[in-house]
Amino acid sequence: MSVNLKQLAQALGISQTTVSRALNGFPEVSEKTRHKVRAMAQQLNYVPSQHATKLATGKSKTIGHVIPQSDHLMINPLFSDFLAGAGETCSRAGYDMLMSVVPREQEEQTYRNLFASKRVDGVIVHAPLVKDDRVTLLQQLSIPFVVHGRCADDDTSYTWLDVNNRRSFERVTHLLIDLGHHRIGLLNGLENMTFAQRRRTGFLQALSERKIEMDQGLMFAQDMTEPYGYNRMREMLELPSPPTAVVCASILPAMGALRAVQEARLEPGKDISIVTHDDVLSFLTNNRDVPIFTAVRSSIKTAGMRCAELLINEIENPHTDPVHELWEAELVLGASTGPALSAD
Amino acid sequence: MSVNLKQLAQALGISQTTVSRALNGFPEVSEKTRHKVRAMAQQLNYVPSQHATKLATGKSKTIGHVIPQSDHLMINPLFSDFLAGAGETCSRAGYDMLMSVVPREQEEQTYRNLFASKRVDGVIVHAPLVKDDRVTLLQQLSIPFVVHGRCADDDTSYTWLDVNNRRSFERVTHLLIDLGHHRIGLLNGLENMTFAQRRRTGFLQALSERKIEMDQGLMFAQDMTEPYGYNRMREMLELPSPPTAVVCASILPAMGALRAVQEARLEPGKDISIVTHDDVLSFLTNNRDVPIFTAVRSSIKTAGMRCAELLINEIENPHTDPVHELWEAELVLGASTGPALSAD
DNA sequence: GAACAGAATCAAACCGCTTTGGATATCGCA
DNA sequence: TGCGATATCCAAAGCGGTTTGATTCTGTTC
Repeated sequence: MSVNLKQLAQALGISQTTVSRALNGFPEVSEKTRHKVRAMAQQLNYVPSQHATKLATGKSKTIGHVIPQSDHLMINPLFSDFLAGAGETCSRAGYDMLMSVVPREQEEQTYRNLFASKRVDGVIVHAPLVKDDRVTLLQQLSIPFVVHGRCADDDTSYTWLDVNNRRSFERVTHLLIDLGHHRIGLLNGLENMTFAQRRRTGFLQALSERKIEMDQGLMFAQDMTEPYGYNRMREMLELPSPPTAVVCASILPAMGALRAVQEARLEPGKDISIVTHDDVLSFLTNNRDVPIFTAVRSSIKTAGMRCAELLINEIENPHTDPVHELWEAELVLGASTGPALSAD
Repeated sequence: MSVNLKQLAQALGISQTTVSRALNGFPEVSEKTRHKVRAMAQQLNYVPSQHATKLATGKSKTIGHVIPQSDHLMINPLFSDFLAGAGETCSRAGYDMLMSVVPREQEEQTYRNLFASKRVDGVIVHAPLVKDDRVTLLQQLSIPFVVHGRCADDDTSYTWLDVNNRRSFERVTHLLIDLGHHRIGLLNGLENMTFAQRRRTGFLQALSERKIEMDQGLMFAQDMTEPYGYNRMREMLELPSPPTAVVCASILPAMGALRAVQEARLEPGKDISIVTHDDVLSFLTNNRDVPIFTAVRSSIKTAGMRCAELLINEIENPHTDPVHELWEAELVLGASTGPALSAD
């Protein structure tokens, strides 16, 4: 079906060296032979064996994603969009993507193996924790990696790409306060992840700047699923003094919250306001003429594209300084917000 | 940091051959040496180079997913759960997963390359079309593959795993009819995909069995997103004679439909009934005490696990007959259905 | 103690590519 | 015409494993 380099060289009556160089664009081969070689390669359906190439070059042209096989499946729906983005960039750059789904306790071993066995040239770290062992490990192994998100605020020793979560949540909270809300709920993601922690900080910051007391009873932190949003919202609505607005960490819980609101026969954007972070998930689009939700929006797919780009750059230029990109999300007004009904 | 086979052999003072055999469990090496070898390998942190191994053995212990970089992103949210399942099985079996995200027009080339370059031992085909070139191609290239879904009803020449979509939709439609509904909408997936086509068939079959005339104005086929469900439902509710029930192809449009219903101040399960196919997506769980939706349920993650299993089996036992698994979905009753209001 | 089967080990070839270090051919120009 | 410079091309040595075919060590058996 397909031939190898040796056979191709034989068919052409020239050496493997020349054939290899012709195909890889080396200058020391005449255009005439290069053409002949290309033509014959096409004709005989020559496809170089990746393993041989990789063995010979020591590079694998592959980036890895290690995904913990956990109960916190929250990463999943976001992850698919991120992957789509990263995948596009990769395939354009001639890179493959490898993914390992392993139990949390095998994570470290997996990283070690992946790299020691030369299967990947670098990895993307997802959903970093406030203090994340993976980062330490990868630095110690000196594997190229980029983090989608970041650990500490002032981390400069590695490349990361993050959205300004603190600021985004500060902004939307201010918006709600400006609209007259002062009982505001928070449906956050799991707060051992830094993005969630920072969102919380932004939220609280806005409250305190406007001298509004926070209420622990209105603040939650769980996996960002639809039922989570529904359940918590429903409970909150039954409080003696329910919130007039909520801030959600993702459009999934926001949809859940919306469902609860509608089920209670309340009108979103009037009786109760909802704002959310919007990752621009392809299956939950929030960008009609008037979006369903008022939201801070930042495409996770685009983030995936850029992360892959940064990683590939890091792989191919090993000694460049770490890059840090802090993206500002855009704040779009939708139908889910409105002035607080004066309670007095 | 880590050593290669040669260095390991030198450190032990024995030949590479023996070391290789000791580690790979060949019988012709004494237990004593085997132990020594294992210990030293551990100590020196020996990790075999995948490329070398793969080059030498010709196997790559990797399965591939080729994902079209399309506008029909519908595959995404389902895909992440499927992947999680397949990934688990793979890592347990010592397989890697490779994914290529490529423009539709490069799809064929990608399959050819992936296999010719020996990067993967087999692939999983997603979202098969009624007449799918990929299947033809893969058969012709004689690459091991399994299809999640299937093309024609009677395909027996390759391995597939499918849920009985026709029957599922027939059942839920009958259920609605039994409840007294006779104006029933269908929010289907794109009908060039076989699963959608079969669902349609099941739906129509139930109608015709019960002598109910179908209404093209109530039948839609699009990417299974939330907004799709919302928009179509909203439109249908404005018809002079709106449906009293709808059948959805996925929980995403079902959520959208539900949103439209609630927004119209109608009560789901009373004013209007909704049934859906439920892929048991981890972020949209529908399995509370009383599920939101009455649904036919079949876990896509489990399907992912099983597909990987079937594929690996096919790879390792090349000459076994194709396997066909047709899973029956379970029908669970939720809060979204109820008897039709008598219109007369 | 010689003969020999079986267990344990080894040297070397091989997988298919890249790359080093020449070798040869071609050419410009004194 | 001769000679270095340049353009082409090549043989062979890796890359790091597996596997073949042979060799050395045991331990029996007669």
